[in-house]
Amino acid sequence: MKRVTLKDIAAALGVSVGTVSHALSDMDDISEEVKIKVREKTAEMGYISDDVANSLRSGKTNTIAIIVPDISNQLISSQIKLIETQARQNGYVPIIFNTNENEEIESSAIMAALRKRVDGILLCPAQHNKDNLRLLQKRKVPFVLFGRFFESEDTSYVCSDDVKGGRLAAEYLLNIGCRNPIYIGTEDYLECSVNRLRGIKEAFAAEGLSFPESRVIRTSSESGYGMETCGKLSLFPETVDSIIVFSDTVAFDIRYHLLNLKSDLAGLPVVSFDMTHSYYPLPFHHISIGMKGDGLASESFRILMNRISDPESQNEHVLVDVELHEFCR
Amino acid sequence: MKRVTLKDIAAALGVSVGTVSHALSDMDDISEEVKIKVREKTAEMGYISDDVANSLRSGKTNTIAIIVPDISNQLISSQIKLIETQARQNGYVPIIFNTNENEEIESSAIMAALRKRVDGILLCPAQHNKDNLRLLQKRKVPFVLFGRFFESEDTSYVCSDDVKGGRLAAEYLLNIGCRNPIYIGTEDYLECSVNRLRGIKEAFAAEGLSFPESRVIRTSSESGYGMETCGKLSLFPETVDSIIVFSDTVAFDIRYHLLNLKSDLAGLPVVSFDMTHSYYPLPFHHISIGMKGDGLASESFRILMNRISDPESQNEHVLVDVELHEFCR
DNA sequence: ATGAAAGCGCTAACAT
DNA sequence: ATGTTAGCGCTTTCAT
Repeated sequence: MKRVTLKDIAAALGVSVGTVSHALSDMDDISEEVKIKVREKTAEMGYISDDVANSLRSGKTNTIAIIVPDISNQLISSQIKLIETQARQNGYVPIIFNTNENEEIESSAIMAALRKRVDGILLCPAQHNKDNLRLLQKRKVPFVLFGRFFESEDTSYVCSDDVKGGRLAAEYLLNIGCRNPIYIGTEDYLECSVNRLRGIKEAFAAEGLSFPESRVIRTSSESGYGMETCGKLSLFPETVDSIIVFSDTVAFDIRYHLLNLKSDLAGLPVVSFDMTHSYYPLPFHHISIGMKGDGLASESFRILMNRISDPESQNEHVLVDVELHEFCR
Repeated sequence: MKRVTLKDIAAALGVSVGTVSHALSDMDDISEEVKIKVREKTAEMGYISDDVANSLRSGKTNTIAIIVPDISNQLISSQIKLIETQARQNGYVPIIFNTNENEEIESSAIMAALRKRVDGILLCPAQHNKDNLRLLQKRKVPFVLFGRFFESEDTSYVCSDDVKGGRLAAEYLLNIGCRNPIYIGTEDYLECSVNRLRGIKEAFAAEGLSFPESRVIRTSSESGYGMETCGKLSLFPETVDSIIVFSDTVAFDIRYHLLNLKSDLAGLPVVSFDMTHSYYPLPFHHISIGMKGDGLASESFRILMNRISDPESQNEHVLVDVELHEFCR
C-alpha cells in the first residue's frame, strides 16, 4: 500500500506531473476541464500532499519547536495550548521538547529542532548558563525566549514583569500586617526568581524596612522538593508570619506536605506566582500573582512569526503586566 | 548564510558527496585518514544533518503525532511529558495537536499529521463519532488510542479500567454510609464516562441497591462548565449525600464554584477520577481514582513502536489497573 | 577506497 | 494549455 503521489495521478490520467501539480494549486495555466479531472482523480485515489517533499524544495517546514523545562507545569501547558491554537491557524505545527530543567537535554533538543529544520523556536530556557543561547545565536535560527529571559542579553523575549510581581506580593503582606515573610525562591540562575526577590526588597525599602538575605530559601524549580523545603522552613524562628513562594506549583507542593505533617505553618498566609487557579479553577483559598490576559503566548508567537518572515527584524522585549488575585477567599 | 550541506564539505575537501556521507556514517569502505579529515571539516563548518532530506529518501520521519482534546489538562500533560521522554530516548520527536474536543479540528489534525508523514499517531479521541477512526484505518497509519477507546472497535488502545474505577468510587461511598450520591458525567459519547457509571451501578447492584438514571448529571468534558453544573446540582433534593465526578478537573471546577457560592454542597464527600494530586501535589483534601504507575504513557508508546516496526502486528488492548487514593486526609 | 549517478516527491522555470 | 527538466540534500547502488 504505497502512498499515492502526483506521479500516480499523472499516470492514471495520462498527463504530466507538472500539470497535476499546477491543477491542484489552481493555477491559471490549466484548463478547467483538466482541473476537474485532476481533482476527481485526486479524491478518488486518496492523494495526500507530502510536506516532506515540499519542505525539501521550499526550505520551509511550517514547523516550530517549543522547548520548555516542564510540559506538565500548569502555566506552561496552558501557554502551549494557546500557542498551538495560534500556530494551527497560521499553518504551523509545533513540535515539543521537554528539557527537565537540564542544559544538556535542552542542547540536544535545540540540535534536534535544527536537524528538523524548524522555521523557528520558542524557548523557555533552563538558564543554568548561556551556552544554548549562543548555540541559537550562532545558528541564526529565529527564536524567542518566553517565560524566562536573560537580562544581560539582547534577544527577543516575552516574560512577566517579575519585579512588579515581587513588589505586589510584599505590598499585599505588609498591608495585612505581615512584616516577617520568608521568600522561597530558586537558585539564582533563574532570573525570574531573582527579580521577584528584588521586587520584594523594593517594597520593603519603600516602607523603610529591609528584607534580609537570611529570610530567603533557595530550592529547585523542579517539582518534588516540597518535603525538603518543609524541613528548611521548620528551622526558622516562630516570628515568621507569612510565606512568598516563587511559583504556585512549588507553593502547592509545600503546603501539601505541611498539611500532611499537620504543621502549624500550614496556616500562614501564602502568596505565590503564576495564577494557576485562573487557568484551572482549584477549590481552595489561595493568593497568586500572574499575568493579565494571554500575552505570553500570543506575543511570543507573534514576534516569532515576525522574525521568521523578516529575519532582520529588531529584537522585541515584552514584559507582560501582572496583578494579584485572591481565589476562593 | 546558507545552511552547510554535504556538498559544501565535499567541495571544501575535494572529495565526492558520497564519500563524505559514508565517512560520517563511519562505514568501513572509507580510509581512517579521510574520515578524520571529513570529521574535522564537518565540525569546522558547523554541519548539521538534514532530517527533511533524510526523511524524503528513507520514507521515515522519526516523528509521531500526539493528538489530544486538551493539552492543558493535568493528566494529559503529564502523560505527554512521559511520552516525550520515551520518544526522545528512542530517536522520535512528538508533534502536538490540541483538538478542543472538536471532531473537525481532530480531523484536520490527523490530515496535517498525515501530510507530515508521521511514522505513527497517538490519539486520545474526541469520540463524538467514528469518522476519524475510519480515516486512520483507511490510511493505514500506525496508531494507538490512549486514555479513551471505542468498545465496539478493534483497535489498539491503552485506557484505565473505568468500570473498576466506577465500582471503587461507589464502594467507597457506600462504605462510609453514603447511599445517595450524584454522578456527574459527560455526554454518552465518551465511553469512559459511561463505563464509570456502569461500575457505579454494578457496585450498587452488588449491595442489592440501585443507582437510578435520575441521579446522573451529564455535562461537558471541556472545562468552563462548572458554574452551569452547580446550577443543576442545586435542583436536587437534600437527600443527596455525596458526589462522584467524571474527572478531577471537573470536580475541582465545581467545588471552586460551590466554595465561591458558599453553598452547603461544598461540604459533601466527593470522589472523582484521574488522581491529579499524584502528578501534582495539591494542598487540599480529595479522594480520587486513577491509574497505577505510568502504564498509560509507556504502554501506548510501546505498542505504537511495535506497530511501526511491524505493521502487521496484532492489535493490543490494555486496561491499566486503577486504585482509590485519599489525599491530604 | 572513492566517484558518479539515480531517485525519494514536489514545484518552478523553461520549452513547446 | 501542457510537457519537460532541474534541483532541494541525502543515501545507496553501481562503477572504477
